[in-house]
Amino acid sequence: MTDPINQDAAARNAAQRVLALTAELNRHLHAYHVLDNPTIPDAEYDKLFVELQALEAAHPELRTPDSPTLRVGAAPLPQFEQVTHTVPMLSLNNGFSDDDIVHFDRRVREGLGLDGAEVDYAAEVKFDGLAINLRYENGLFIQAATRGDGATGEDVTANIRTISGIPLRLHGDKIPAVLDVRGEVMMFKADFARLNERQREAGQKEFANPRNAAAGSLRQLDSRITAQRKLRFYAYGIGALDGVAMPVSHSALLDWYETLGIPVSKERKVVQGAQGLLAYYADIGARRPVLPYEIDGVVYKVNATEDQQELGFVSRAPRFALAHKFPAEEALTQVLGIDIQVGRTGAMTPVARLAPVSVGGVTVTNATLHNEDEVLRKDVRVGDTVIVRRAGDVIPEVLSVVLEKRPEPAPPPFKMLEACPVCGSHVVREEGEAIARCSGGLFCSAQRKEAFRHFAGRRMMDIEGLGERYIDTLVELEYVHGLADLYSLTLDKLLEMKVRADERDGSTPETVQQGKIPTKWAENLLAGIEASKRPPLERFLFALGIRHVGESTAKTLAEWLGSLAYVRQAPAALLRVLPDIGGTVAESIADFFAEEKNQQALQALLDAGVTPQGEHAPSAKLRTQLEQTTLLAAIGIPKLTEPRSKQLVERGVTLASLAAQGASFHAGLPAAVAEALAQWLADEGNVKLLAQLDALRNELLSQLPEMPAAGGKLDGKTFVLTGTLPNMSRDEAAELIEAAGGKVSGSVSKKTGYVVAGSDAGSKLAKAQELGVAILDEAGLLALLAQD
DNA sequence: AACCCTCGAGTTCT
DNA sequence: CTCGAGGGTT
Repeated sequence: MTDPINQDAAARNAAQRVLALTAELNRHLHAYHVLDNPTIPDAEYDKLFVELQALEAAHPELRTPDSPTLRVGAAPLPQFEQVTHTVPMLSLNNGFSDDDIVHFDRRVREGLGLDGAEVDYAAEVKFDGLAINLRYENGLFIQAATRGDGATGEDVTANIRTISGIPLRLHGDKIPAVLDVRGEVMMFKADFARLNERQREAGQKEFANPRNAAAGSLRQLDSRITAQRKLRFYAYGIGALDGVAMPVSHSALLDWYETLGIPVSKERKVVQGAQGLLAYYADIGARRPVLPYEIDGVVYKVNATEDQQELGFVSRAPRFALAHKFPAEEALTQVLGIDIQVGRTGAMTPVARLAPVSVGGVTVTNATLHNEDEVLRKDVRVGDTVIVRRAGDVIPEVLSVVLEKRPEPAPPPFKMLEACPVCGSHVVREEGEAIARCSGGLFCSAQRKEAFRHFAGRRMMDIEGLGERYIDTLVELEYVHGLADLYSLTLDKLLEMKVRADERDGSTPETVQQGKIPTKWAENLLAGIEASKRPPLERFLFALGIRHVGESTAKTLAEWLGSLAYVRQAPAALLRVLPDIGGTVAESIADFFAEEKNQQALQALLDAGVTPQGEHAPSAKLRTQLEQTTLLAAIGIPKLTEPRSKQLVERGVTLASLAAQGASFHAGLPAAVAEALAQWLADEGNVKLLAQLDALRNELLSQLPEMPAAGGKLDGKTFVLTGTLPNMSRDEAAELIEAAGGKVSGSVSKKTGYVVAGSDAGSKLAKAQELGVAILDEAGLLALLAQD
């Protein structure tokens, strides 16, 4: 029996030793990786490390969350979890020329209302790596996430923990409750070369460039592999911050990071004005080859935090920052041919087939030529030598033809095909459009394939297991015709298809090869199809592949109309009153549903068990849009503009009365207008449309939830929005106002209660001042909304 | 009518 | 990422 008192003492000693070792090892790591100033020999470090590992193995409860032993990697994850960023990770606007920089500087000075004075900019290098968010809570590293689409990324905590330069516990005493550190993960050029050497020796695939190597390492589900790759991290920005005041400038932020032990690039500088920016660019450009990491440009940010806030954002990019990119690497190669690809909408896109050439570390063999006009403008011909680059360092692009190298005799100029290369249908190019299209519709197997691919896509029905190859086979061997056929596939049919596909391709059927039928993939696919039966309404609408209906328009339809039943029967005029839906888009949607075949295909999907989720009553916001005047004007009757439709309505004309009694109300309208109206009404179809619209309007109105009546602080007040607000879009501001019972209108009059003016406000602001209407800025509006 | 911005559609390679 | 087109503003 051991003595309990001695046992206690031993445990206390172990606890102290673990703490001491953790602190010391972390100090050495920081000195080595961040300060570039090693404090002990590697062998000594390893000895301490092994001692800590042993202690932790004996007393697992003593392991602290910042223990360096956590950095060796953990067992593989099944997958990466999604992480929603507290503050979105935005992108930057790009500049390429001196002019772009001067323009940027001017916009900044205008935005800040500075005339003569030079602006202070924080300038830094733009690493060619991957943007990452590190979350620290009370000083401890909690989570790391990739940028993803900016709103949500993937949880790569286990992988990031293996990067030795990243502190698992922040240093110093100014520790925030919450801190999101934004920065770049990358691989140094030398480490990349060593890694590729190892890969080569091991007979493994080499990486094309340091960026891909870093990305590949970060995407490892097994963080023990990541731990063997030498990744680096440098911070350059901030997301959420809680518990400590925001530093007053970007340079102060980075200084603070240094005191916290977070690695920050040494290549940073505060410069003045456009001249300062250009000088920094030239300096870094000259030293680019000797920097240990790859960069694709430099970044400028207005230094003062306060000024940054004043400048605000345009859509997804801040107005206070600019990425000044180096010119993309270019290469010469030959055009072997120009093929035509047929897209989902029938768009016929010429694609240049190129002799393989390495551009920026990636071998390029194809490059889009966009459309007929583009090919002719650049005059690209088969056999030509062309200059290729990767636009934004990603997508290959033919810059121009080297005419001197054109073969003799000159090849003929490019000519768009007159028949679809896939289905033989004739090709049409609409007046005023740049794109030629195959007229075959779903008869064309290329378009059918694309329709399935779109339908199954991640942002649509998200059918797992249904990739390009299976779609092609399903369509080619005619196992599916319409979208709904997916839902009647069975294991037997899929396996039969596989056998036939193998036979057709001349490969030995796996059935023969292995003596039994492998069914895993087919089971997975069927499970994926089954799992897709309950899509959110907006994704289902998007998946249908209606022209001009993308993610955002589908969302508008779902939000405003609430259910598929209304969307599928809405005439164009009704769709036209929804935000961001104009004539073209409204017609496109109405035409889609007017097509009997489409309605049947839709019904077949519903009958197959596809049930859109999240259907609800139409939005209360629809009420104002359903006013007689608005709807009447939206129909698009010739010459019947909004003010005239208003006149008519004031005289008691309604959709119903027009439909019932024809053109007997238009006394007092200008003759030409009355004439056009009478003519329009003479068409029986139009009268029917009116009646249908009226009926649908009444039904929608009866379904609308009551307007949030009580608590309407802004009841009866009319607002006009103008200019750009710093932190919200006009639409968002309008939503806030309407939610509080206020009304938003387009033009300033005596009846206007308030004008909310942002920057670059124009004539509306002037008119408000003239009429003595109260003027608010964004803060003023928020204050008004906040008071009781 | 001339703009600015956003959205949709097409595309490359790993 | 890029282009073109659509929608909205000035």
